[in-house]
Amino acid sequence: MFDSVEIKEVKNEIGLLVKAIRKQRGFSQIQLAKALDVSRTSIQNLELGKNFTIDTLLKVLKEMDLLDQLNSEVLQAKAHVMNAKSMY
Amino acid sequence: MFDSVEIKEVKNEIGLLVKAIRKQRGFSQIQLAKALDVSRTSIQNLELGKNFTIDTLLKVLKEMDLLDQLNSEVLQAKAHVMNAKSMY
DNA sequence: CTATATTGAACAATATAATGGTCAAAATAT
DNA sequence: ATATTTTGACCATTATATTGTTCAATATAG
Repeated sequence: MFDSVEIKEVKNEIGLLVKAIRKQRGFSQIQLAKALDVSRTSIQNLELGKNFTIDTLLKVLKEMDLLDQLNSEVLQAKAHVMNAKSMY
Repeated sequence: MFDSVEIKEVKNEIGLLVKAIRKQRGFSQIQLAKALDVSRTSIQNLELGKNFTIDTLLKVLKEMDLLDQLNSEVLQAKAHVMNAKSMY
């Protein structure tokens, strides 16, 4: 019923998003990697939808000014859960 | 200017969200771990704000019916980027 | 209350992400 | 057109996430 999308597809989309923002800001993979103090390989793995750690992703999101937004959505989801009556 | 929140704090909040949903659904860490075919240690690391992989997180979000929502927001963010004129 | 289940913590072993490097293809610049 | 930059791919090494386990503390159930 829920979650028809596959994990692999979500990772691909995250990678495409990061790549799109990086391109728009005129950064190369190497420039972004240096700015975040991670390797180019890590950026590449993220952009190509391989597995990666939450630290790598959050460093990228922070650089792209998306970290606050993500945090807000997490807080909102949490509040929503706290509010809802359990259906289980 | 942007992104005043710290990476560590976001990881903590993600962990608290996962824990809140798991509790609400009446799952123990072991039950959730078995359902996702990961170890309880991985669930524990995620809930306690340690580092973890995107695979572990997405497995959890899928189980909690949040994967489609995340995917939609990624797509929306991507569309937003594609649309916007570059400021760089 | 006592018994049971759950959780946080720590550990060694294994699997794998991160790093730093090279190279050819593709994209971009000149 | 050629020169330059960037990227995807691959590789060996290192760092670390994952696994499986035990144990004490805490929470929950009886």
